[in-house]
This record gives sequence, C-alpha cells and structure tokens, in this order.
Amino acid sequence: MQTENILDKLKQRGLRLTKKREAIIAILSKLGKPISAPELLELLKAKKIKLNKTTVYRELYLLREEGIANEVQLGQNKKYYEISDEHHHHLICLNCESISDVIMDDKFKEAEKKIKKDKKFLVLNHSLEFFGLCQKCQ
Amino acid sequence: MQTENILDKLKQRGLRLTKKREAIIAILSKLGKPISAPELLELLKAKKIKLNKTTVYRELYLLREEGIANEVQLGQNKKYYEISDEHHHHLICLNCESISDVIMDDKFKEAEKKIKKDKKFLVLNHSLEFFGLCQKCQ
DNA sequence: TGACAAATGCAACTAAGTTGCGTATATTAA
DNA sequence: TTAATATACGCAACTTAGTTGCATTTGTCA
Repeated sequence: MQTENILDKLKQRGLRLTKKREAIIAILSKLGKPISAPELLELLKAKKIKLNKTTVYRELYLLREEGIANEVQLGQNKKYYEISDEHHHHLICLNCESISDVIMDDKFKEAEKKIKKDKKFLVLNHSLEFFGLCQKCQ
Repeated sequence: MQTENILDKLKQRGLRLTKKREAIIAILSKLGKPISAPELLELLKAKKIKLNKTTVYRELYLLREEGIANEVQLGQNKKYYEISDEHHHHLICLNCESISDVIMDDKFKEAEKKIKKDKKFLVLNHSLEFFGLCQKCQ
C-alpha cells in the first residue's frame, strides 16, 4: 500500500494527518520489510525527526487497529511491524539478521481443516518464519 | 524424554545433579508444553522450591546448549521453553492463551529447496505457529 | 575429608514496552 | 479567520523480561 493511500484511509476514519504520522508511515511504506519500534525510533532520529518513543508505540498500535500494519515475531525479543500486504512469510538470516519476504503458495488450508477436525482448534491465522543463512552469509 | 534420562545425560557431560536442577527438569518434562521463564519461576515458588531468577535463566540456557530444551517464540513478548522432542508446531488460543502441540507431516522440504533455488537463502530451521480458538473458547 | 569446579544468590543493570496526565495542534463549524 | 475540541504528542515514572559481575555455597571425585 502506498503512503498516500494510507493517509487517505486514515483521514476517512477521522484521524489527523500530522508530519510525524506521515513520517512513520512513509518509512514503513518504503522500507518494504519488518522493522522494530527501537529501529524505527533510530531511523527517525537519523532523519532529524524528533518524536517520543511513546508516540511511536501508540502509532504502531493505531496502524494495527486500522488494519494498515501487522505485527510479526521474528525470534528476537522485540516485535516487528510491516505494512499489511499480500500474505507472506520471512527469511531471517541467523548471521547478519537481515530479513526478507517470501511468498508461498498456501499449503495451509488443508492443514487447518485437519487441525479443526483432529484437535477441535479453530485456526484464525498462522505465522511461519524460516531461519538460516542469506546469500552473502553462506 | 524422561526426567531420569535427562539427568543421566547431564551427569555424563560432567554436570551436577542438584535438587533445583532436578526440579526444573521435572517440571519441563512433565508439563509437555512450552513454558516461559516467569511462569516457571511462579510454578517453582508454588511448589515451595526457592530459587533465583538468574538460576532459572542460566538453567534454561544450559539445557538449550545441551540440546535438551528448545526455545520457541509464541507471539508474546517472552520466550518459551520445552523439552526437545519430535519436531512439531503449536496451537495458541488467542482467548485463553493455552498452548498445545501439533505434529504435521512435513510439507517444508520442498518449500525449502525452492527458497534455496529462488532466493539463494539456505534454510536451517523454521517456526510455524497457529493462532486461533481452542475448543473451550470457540 | 578436602579441593575445586560447578551451581546458586544477590544486587544492580539494560532494553522493550506501558501508563497517566498535562500540553500542543489539526480539523471542523461558526 | 477564529474558537472549540478531540486527537496527537511529550514527559516522567513505571513494569516486565532478561543479563552481568561477583561473592558464596555445594556436589563430586580423588
């Protein structure tokens, strides 16, 4: 989703268009891969955009509420955020910690039916991450 | 793996058999599902076994080093630990937060080959968790 | 039983994330 | 253009998970 479209969507929901909000959305939108709150804070600081960590956390929460961003857990002890997009998974390099996306033809529909049948557990979503070595680090 | 077998294995590696170590291993072994360090600490306290959180963290680290326990990330902001067993995945209830195991016939061998071919990324391991509602919470 | 390494405790610390509350600002209606 | 007001933001203090350094205790084996 493009930055402009996101801002329009937020405006339609009665939310304000502030410089700081735009900056956060622009970063998430252009980055194209998950980023953590502390990393986002660093990036904003590097771009000379002053804003408090509370604001960053609240903004990320809001973007999730509005269905614009997703939270993903990538093995570290912090959460990562990315613009909601086509359903995909991640490749996480155990050496350099780089993250990239991977789209898989969904093998899970069938598995989820089986889980419902065998375990009586209703699957609403799933997370799948691959850990290993990226091309550079092999 | 049974508590006794684990203790034998540790002894063979020159590690000591203490009451506290035994208590931690017994809990992990009998529980049969992932538990977090704070939860483990609570459980030990309830059983009147006094031990410091540093010890718990160090013990969990050691058990991982020895290949006896696994660390899993389940969407919360803490890590979970379980005795290493047959490769499996987890069902996590979004309502009551209960966790259970599920074994899937592995669909990933092929997917991992494709990732190697398309992305030049070498997969060493993966994590897959299903989020939804358990039978009670539906 | 004594020596010594392994195990444990304690206190102080870091890092991620949260909460309450007061102030500032974007937006809308006049 | 301005005034009202709800949203956005900052700040300080807090919580929770996890770590580190160092001193003390304890299991094991000779």
